Amino acid sequence: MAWHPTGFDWNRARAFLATAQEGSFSAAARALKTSQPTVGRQVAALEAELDVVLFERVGHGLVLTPTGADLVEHIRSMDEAAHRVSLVAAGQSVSLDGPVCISTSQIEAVYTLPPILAGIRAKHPGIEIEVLVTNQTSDLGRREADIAIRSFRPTQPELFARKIKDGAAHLYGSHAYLEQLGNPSTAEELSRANFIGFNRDDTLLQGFNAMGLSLSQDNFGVISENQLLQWELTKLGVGICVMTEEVGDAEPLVRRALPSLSPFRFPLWLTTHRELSTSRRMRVVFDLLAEGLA
Amino acid sequence: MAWHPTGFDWNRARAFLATAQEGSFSAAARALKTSQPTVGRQVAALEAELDVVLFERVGHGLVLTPTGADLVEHIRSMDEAAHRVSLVAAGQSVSLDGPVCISTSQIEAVYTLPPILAGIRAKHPGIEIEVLVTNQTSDLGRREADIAIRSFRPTQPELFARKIKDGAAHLYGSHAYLEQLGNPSTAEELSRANFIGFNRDDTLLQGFNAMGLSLSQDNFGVISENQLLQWELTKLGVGICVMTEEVGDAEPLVRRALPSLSPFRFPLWLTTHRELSTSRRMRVVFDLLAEGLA
DNA sequence: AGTCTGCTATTCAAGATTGAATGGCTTGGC
DNA sequence: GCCAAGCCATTCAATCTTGAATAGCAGACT
Repeated sequence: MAWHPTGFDWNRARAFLATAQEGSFSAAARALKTSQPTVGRQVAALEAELDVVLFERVGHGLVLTPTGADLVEHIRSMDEAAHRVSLVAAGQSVSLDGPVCISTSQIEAVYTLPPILAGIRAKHPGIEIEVLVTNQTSDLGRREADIAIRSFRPTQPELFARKIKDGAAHLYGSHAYLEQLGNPSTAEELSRANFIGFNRDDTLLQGFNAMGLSLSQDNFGVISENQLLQWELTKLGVGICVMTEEVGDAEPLVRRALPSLSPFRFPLWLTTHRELSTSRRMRVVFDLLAEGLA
Repeated sequence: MAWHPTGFDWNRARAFLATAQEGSFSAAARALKTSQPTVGRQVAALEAELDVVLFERVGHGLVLTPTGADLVEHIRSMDEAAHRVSLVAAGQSVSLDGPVCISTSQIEAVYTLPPILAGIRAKHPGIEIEVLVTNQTSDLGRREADIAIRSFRPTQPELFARKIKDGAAHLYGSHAYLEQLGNPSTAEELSRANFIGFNRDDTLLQGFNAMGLSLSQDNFGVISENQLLQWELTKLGVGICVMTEEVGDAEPLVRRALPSLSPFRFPLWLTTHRELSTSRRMRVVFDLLAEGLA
């Protein structure tokens, strides 16, 4: 049973790690939800405790000393272990009450999720829901989110995923704009239209062309990552854009640009960390999401 | 730079680990050099933070829940990383002032070390020396000690070792006792004597017999791990015992029991952790020890 | 040059944490 | 069956930590 505890204060180590990661005491304080003087003092205390110089104070900003760089490496592995702790703990959590963070796309967040979330809240008022709206896939492993709605199956074995359905997406345009294009009825005719895209990647272009269209970069007059902006622009007749069937067909201002075109098919996956899938709270939210999205 | 800090208090995790390792809040408090209420509260706070039950409070003592057992595993790996941190930090330590812990045997501690330590203290008053007197080889990796004096070369690659010398040990007995035995001049005659040994292991016996003696368990009337006790008993004429040449020859009450017998040969190694060998303070102590022991 | 923003260091009162002492409990030994 | 030892929970005063506010400073931008 003889066990020697580490001599230094672990929280100070965490303050140091945050500072090293974020680049300044102030930023670290924001990340740790504490104040800049506190972080500064904790790091100073750690330096005194370990009798090493971690940062070179150079007026504006800090710069890690070589020693500090050595140490931050090991503290990072403390942090990784800490993340595993919080992951397992969340999975073992006994109470239904508590936070759940859901990561999803803008479209789902705005058009699909609200009624589902309302239902969850009504049924389980103790569950606090945070929605992380992002197009990038959040890191479930790092617990930026607990549950993610994704359009692909995750590859990591530590993630648990359930396929909800196969969704369909079509090209939509406003009635006015399609009129202006002469109500195109073939892919060729539609290829003269303006399109609204995500980015300038070629992959999107190739996707369109694989469906029979023949588009080039010139077709994309407006680019935005923001799907809501895309959709508003589409409703205003600025161009053609891809939208899920559910949202697109429900919008009276627009119609399918080329009904004969076969739809984009994409799966919908609900994903969580395997550790979390044993938590009652996560399980409840996961199942209600699955039910609502189906 | 987006970095998500772990939500829970790392020091509380450490308190929990200590409790799990030591078996009780009180013992953990002793290990952490804090008080029992503090540890109890920190563990309770961690339970609240993680919303998990870590211990089953069952009157006397605590018992880990399965959840707690899961978590302690991960926190242990935090602790391992923490140990690496303190190790590297000690290696990088800038100041000569500070503590050094030396692990050694009783004989060295009492007969050889004092003048050397006095010399170190006189030369470097800022260095605080702690001596861990133990026959068991202390765990340098876990930093129970910084420097160890050992009679074998360590096998772990992370340890740094320097061979100081080859020592010699002989069999010693008091003048009176040897007289009483009839001043034995052969191994056979000496084999009738009482011997004072460390333990009832056969290895010691085999060592003696390999040198020409023919001893059995019956020869060992007194057993003790305590070398000083062995030596005092020897001086009082209770039996024969093995002692280093330096100590044995310097003691007027005893003489070599069988001068013709070739001595035990054993190396003397000074060992430290590789990380520490770059610390100025450790280096200074290490070198002065090596010089004094040679 | 001048302004603006964002950073660190310091101060001091408010707040949180700590630990000695105590009470109540359980276990193990006589 | 009783006693002693060891443990956990609670209390409350002393201590330590925290954070809002402030001052001072270094770069970026106009």
